[in-house]
Amino acid sequence: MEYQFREIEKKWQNRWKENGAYQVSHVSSSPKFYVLDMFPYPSGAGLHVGHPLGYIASDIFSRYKRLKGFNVLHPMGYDSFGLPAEQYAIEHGIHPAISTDQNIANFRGQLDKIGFCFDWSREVRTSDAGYYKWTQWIFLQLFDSWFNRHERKAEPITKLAAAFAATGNAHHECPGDRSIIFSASEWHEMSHERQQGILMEYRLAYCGHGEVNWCEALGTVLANDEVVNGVSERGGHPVVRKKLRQWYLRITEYADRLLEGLNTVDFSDSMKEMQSNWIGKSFGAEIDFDLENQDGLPLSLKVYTTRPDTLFGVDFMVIAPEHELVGRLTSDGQKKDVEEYLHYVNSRSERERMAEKKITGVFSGSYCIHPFTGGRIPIWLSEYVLAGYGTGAIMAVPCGDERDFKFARHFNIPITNIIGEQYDGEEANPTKDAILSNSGFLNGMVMRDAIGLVIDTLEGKGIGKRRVNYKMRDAAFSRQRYWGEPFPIVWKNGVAVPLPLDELPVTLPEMSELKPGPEGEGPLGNLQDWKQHGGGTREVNTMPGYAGSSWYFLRYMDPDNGKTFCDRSASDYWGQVDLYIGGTEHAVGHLLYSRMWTKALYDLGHIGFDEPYRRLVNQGKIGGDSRLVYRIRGTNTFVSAGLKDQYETDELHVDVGLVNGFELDTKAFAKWKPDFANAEFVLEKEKYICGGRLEKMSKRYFNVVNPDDIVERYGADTFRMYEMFLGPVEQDKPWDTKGIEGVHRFLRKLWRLFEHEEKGWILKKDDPTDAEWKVLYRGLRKAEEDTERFSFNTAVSSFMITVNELSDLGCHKQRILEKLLIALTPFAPHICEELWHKMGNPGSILNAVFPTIETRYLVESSKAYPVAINGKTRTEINISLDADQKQVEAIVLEDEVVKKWLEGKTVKKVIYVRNKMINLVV
RNA sequence: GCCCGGAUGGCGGAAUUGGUAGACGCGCCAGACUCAAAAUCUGGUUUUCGCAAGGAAGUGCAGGUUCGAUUCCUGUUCCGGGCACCA
Repeated sequence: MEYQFREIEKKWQNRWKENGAYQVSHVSSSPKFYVLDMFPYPSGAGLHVGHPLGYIASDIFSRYKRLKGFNVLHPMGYDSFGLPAEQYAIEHGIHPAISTDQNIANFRGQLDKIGFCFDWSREVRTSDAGYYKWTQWIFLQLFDSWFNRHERKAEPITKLAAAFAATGNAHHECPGDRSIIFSASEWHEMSHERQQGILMEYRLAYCGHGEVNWCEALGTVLANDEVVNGVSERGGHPVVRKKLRQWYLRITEYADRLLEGLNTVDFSDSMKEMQSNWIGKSFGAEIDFDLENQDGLPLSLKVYTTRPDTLFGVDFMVIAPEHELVGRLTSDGQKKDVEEYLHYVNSRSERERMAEKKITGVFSGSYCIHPFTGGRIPIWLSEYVLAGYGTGAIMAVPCGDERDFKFARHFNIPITNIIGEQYDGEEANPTKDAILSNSGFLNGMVMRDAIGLVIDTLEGKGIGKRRVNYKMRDAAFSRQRYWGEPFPIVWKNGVAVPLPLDELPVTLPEMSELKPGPEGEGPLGNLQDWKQHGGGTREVNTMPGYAGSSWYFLRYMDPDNGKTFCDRSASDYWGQVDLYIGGTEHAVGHLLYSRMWTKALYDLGHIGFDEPYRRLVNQGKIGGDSRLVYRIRGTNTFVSAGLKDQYETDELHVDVGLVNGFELDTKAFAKWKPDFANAEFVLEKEKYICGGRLEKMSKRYFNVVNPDDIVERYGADTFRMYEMFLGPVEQDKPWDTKGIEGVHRFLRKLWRLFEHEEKGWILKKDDPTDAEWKVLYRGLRKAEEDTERFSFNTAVSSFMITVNELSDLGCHKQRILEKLLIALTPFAPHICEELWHKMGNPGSILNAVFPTIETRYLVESSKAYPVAINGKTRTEINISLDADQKQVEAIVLEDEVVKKWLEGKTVKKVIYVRNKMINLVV
């Protein structure tokens, strides 16, 4: 019998399901290991071969750890709230709940065919009320908390209110608004509403106002990627920035802990760097510049700078177009220009503003006064200064800052040089090591050393302050959408009142039509009856996609618990995720949010660890290999790729399923679309050859390869191994269906070690030879090392080498092959289980023990050393590993080939690195 | 624009700590088996010069460090990802 993968895989998938082979419990005496894949969004497009890449890697690792004796938690579920389902509902009139269920069923069917070891009894869906009840509950935990900066942790808000009643807020600077300062007696005199307003400025989940992409024509808020070139992607309507009431998470309070936590986790350096850049901690100063024209009121412009040492190089100020003083600073003469500029800026997204190379700006007409020189400094507006960062105003030092320099050049603003020869007048020099000149009391100092002195001096004069700043902003936590978690909040007299636990979950009400609500509200705003609740008005925004995904790793530990989000005994046992696999696209957003939620839950005593993911591995993407055909313009004639330059052609994507390698199946092509039914072809060598291009795997390029088809043709084991064999998990790589044959041949070759086509079952009980043991253990050692370091592609190749060598040796011995099978199980579980049983083993190979490598078979006594002369390898000499420098020199210099190369030259030095190489320097 | 990656044969990739560049697989070429095909097996396959033996060049590009660099350093080009309401 040949290798019948279809029957084998079906049989074992059913058997494993019946036996609950993948169900685990936290009541166990084995050490735990938690392997998690990033929460998938069940998209309607279904899986293509790129999606399971990370799942296969994590599946292999889970199975491997199980063979190593660990109790492995490996769950899967769905991040099933999200914009696409809502969009689909709007366009097709199908309720998101229905399309989501369909998508999930689809998704699950595709996953099942690949033979994953997920414990499906733990499946969670963020859109299930049983799940989002606890998302809402955690939100209320955050709402009911504030961040105590002295303790550096979250605490119940009641503790803060008690502190206010006792001592006012003198010890607890208001993070939302630093200008809020009050005493205990003032606190007592405040109205309830005012008190709640102040507490809101402290809460970890709070309500404030923020700018969104507003599309008047659609009556809705748009995501950045729904905005293209300043207009909506749907319909091309104008989009402007608009301020709306929004919920936020005060993640900025956790900035330092998020930064420090990076030292305790095993993420790639680039990942850590991306996160710390996002947090963007910087040290500098806030400086107040008096305005020239005070208009009777003392008024100053507050700027933030990381380079106070350059204070004497300030040639102008730049404020963000949204800065609160814009109106006040605009002179009558400049009014028209400023208004025009604001209109222009308002039409641009933040991303466009940051990416813009073009220099834009406008003079406000006002000046401020340099605190030391008394000079007049013009105040400009420009979009390169963002309102959300620092104070929304900068002091521009063109000789030291590239953007300031370009701005000054563009608007002909004279540049002051404070760094002497270090500034060449051609470009800015951001050095900190220059000696200052033209800098008053700083003259002669090295810039680096002047920073502290400037700040001290400014603080002494009361016009500046040392300030740590973060680029990270508080995370917007509300969406004007339907398909998300409703907030468990009711508004009464402008005060947000949390609903009690027994009213959770606040279920998402049924709606037949998802059109935007009034005044920028989401669809829920249309439900007048639902809105009225408990003597107030419900919050009608919903939570964003990352709400449910910020804590799902906890719910997997205890998915059915109706009393709490996750029982402490479960979270204490499973603890941190030991291995988290997902794409780099989540580098900042999702990972920072879930890290913050974990820290807050830890602070409040709900879990026992404050970092969710111990180790993170980023999988790469699999690209599509598109096929192109060339239609002669204005005709229905297609010309083969090699001849296309002889014609004027248009390039069209053709479905990769209609192409074998590069050769088009012209008959299938004619049937593909009605337009092509009468297509004619200009062939080369009797064939139509397509063009090729590597690009994203996407329906629109017709280059999507469905894993179902591959599994049907080659089996899940082949598919799994091939995905790994393609290259390093972390790397992006193109898909090439042709290459899969090699892996499939490998599995057939493995099968033939057990069963001969004609002779039948040929397994022998004989004792293996040393050579056979050596082949086995060398292969297993490599496979084990490679698996440990996530190098699955080389692990697969080491299995190939092992099977090739065992075949060459004619080894059909049970004692060798059963060890090989166990080690291969994580990669190809079905075939291994089948052969394991055919060998007569009781029980499942899933529960076998990973073989111990017997190193005594691997000891080498000599090595074929490469011998190089001046770094160029000339020959190879077999020398004992015990040889010392002298012996090696003697052997090498006697060698015929070496002698030939040394003719007429003297050997200066012999470099001998044991077990590596020998190099003669002549 | 800012941040993070990447670049090695015809193709995917290997080389784990600075030590034989191209493992393994695809593709291609030749051969065996076969009426034939498929499957399978055997050999070859970086480029270039050479009948061969053998030589030269070679890891995006330009330099540097070193006995020795795909690996470390400096500069540079191109490609991919992220940039806060896609998830």
